[in-house]
Amino acid sequence: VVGKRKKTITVNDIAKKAKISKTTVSYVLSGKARKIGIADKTAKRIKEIAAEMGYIPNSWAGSLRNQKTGIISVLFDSFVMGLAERIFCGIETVLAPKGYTPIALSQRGMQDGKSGAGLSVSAKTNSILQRRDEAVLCQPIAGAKNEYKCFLNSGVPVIFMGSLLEDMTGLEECSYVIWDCKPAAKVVVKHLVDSGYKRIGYFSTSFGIDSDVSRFEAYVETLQESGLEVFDECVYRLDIPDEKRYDDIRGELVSSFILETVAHIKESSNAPDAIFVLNDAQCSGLLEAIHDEGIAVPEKIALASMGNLDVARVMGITTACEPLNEIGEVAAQLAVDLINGKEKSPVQKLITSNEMVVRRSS
Amino acid sequence: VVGKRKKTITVNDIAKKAKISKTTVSYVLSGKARKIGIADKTAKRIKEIAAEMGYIPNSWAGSLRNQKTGIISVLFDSFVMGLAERIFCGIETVLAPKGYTPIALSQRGMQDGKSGAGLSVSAKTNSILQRRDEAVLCQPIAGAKNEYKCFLNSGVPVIFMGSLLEDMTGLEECSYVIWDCKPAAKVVVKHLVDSGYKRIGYFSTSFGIDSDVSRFEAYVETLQESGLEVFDECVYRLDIPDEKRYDDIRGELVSSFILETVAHIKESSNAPDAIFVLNDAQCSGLLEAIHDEGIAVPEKIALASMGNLDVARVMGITTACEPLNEIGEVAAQLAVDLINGKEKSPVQKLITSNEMVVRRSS
DNA sequence: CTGAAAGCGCTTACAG
DNA sequence: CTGAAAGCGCTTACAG
Repeated sequence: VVGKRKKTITVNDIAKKAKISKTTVSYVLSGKARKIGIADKTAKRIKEIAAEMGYIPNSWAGSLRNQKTGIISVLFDSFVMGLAERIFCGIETVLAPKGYTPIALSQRGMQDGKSGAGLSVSAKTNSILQRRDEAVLCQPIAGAKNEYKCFLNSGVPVIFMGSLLEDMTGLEECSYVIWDCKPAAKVVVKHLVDSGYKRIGYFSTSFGIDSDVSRFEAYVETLQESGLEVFDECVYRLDIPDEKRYDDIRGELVSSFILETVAHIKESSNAPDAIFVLNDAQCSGLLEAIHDEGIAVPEKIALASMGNLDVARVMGITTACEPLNEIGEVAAQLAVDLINGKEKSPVQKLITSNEMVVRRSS
Repeated sequence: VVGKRKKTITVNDIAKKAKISKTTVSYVLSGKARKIGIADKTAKRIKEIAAEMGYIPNSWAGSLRNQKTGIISVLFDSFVMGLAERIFCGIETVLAPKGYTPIALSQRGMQDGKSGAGLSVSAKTNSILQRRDEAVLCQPIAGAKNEYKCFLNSGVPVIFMGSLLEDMTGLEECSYVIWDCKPAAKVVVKHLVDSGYKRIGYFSTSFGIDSDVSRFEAYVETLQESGLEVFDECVYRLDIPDEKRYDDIRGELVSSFILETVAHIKESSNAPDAIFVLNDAQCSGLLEAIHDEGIAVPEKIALASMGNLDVARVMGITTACEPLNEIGEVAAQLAVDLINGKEKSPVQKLITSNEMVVRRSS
């Protein structure tokens, strides 16, 4: 019962109509006519008939026969924040001309134990495995480690994009393409220093992604190099334990941590006059709460962060530009090389980019 | 050359190991053991062997044999703004338990004539067609009409989500699930009226999507019903002609229209004191420019819009909630019904939702 | 230059 | 209850 779907035209149908063998039709249609030595006239005639009959090759049949599907899965944390769009664009740019099809998936609801809406972990993993996708490009989340291992066990190359997990145990075989963000983080913190802020703080909530570590280092080092002090009371760091990383609990924890932080900024006499925030997503949440409290930005408190996602532009946040497009491009190329055996896992690449955009938050 | 991918385990391998026929293995593995009357003991043994050997069914082979793939394409305008995430979540919720796999694609770069990055129009359309996806769920964009027709011609059900094109000529066979947004728009405009604003304006830039029409109507009607005047100079509407709808030109046109509008707000003596904006995306752009000019919101000018996307929350925009999750759910269910022949195209559904969130922009 | 044949991995009507 | 066989649509080594 396939609705009103038209009868499928196959290579065989074309062959019959052209009174010629399937073999020849297949060679022509897959562009190998010249190579095989098929008469141009024949090739032209076959192509015309195929077009006229509305032939659409069946990629399932082709994949089955060729034992390769040309599909590469791309797993994002989620589609929010416009990050996915930009990475995916880079991926498509590279993959399209090489005949690979990237497929985007959101990992929301894919974490262990999360029972929320959406496909379960195993459902998404299985569909990738069963579909015989040739590689997995992935923005890693701490809750899906087992899934990543599952891909590796099946021999599917996994390439992490953007950042790594704090705990990469068991994922040593993963390749990655990440932003070498420490220098950029130093540029941003230095900008706050140069703008004259004296009590510069740090804000992050961490979910087992590694970027917190190097950005905090950059923060500390830059202050020290600038002769400024790191005040403990200006460092707002919340490490969310593994078992509380599911969306709902996490959301609450982050919200209340933001509220605490804003209360401190508003009331404390030793509050910071500027804060370097882990990333744009968190900075936007913080800024939102600061607005709600009517605290003047940047007069009372300046903010700067990392990423340059859409939200940073829209909210006027000073931030360093994460080279998302390039990460996508490099990761896609790496996937192709791993698939073809030109590279051997694990391959690890760093992308450098220190660009910064100054906006009205600082 | 499939890298280090392990040898694939097939039904045949399991059959050999179990010293039993492929048939029986297949029945057991596809959960039909009981129905066929296979001994529980046999079934259990086969399942154990399959698990032990790490069997992963090959969906390409199954699809080829069954003549259905269980894949449903979901085309978004883009992944920005978090709209895709929420629609997709609704889609997954419905599709997953029914054994369908939704695949998300961005149409950026898919418009006619756009030569930018990403896959070309025909590449994306072809991959959907060749993959034999069973339906296309789609947030329509004016530039891809030919692609939609192409799906219809091939007998693939197309379901528009969210809104329609102004010009639906040739797309009469499309089903749709859209937000009946006029009542919600009236609620939002009424909120501005009730808040005491007297010179309420309207802002939109239109790309051939139909939502502008009904929202403008709601605007006009609500003002009239409230005894307020519609001032021509407070209506900022830009209709972007078809040939200028490619991203780059469009971006410039919108930017300069926003700047003009903000200049008018700032300088004119008959500027509006509030503006009802087409949607959150445009409202965020407008608000951003208003901030840049240092104009006080909502004191000098209030804003309200439609959607309740992430950006509205983050920027504090008063807005009506588009029932994205529900649109996704209903559209997905409709796709399944069309595929199974339970429904006949075109089916057209309206989702009602008048919820509004008041934030600091009004 | 062209055709007959095998086979990718699966499911299912059919015969026992 | 179980097995041998056909066939989904494609590609390609092989033989002419």
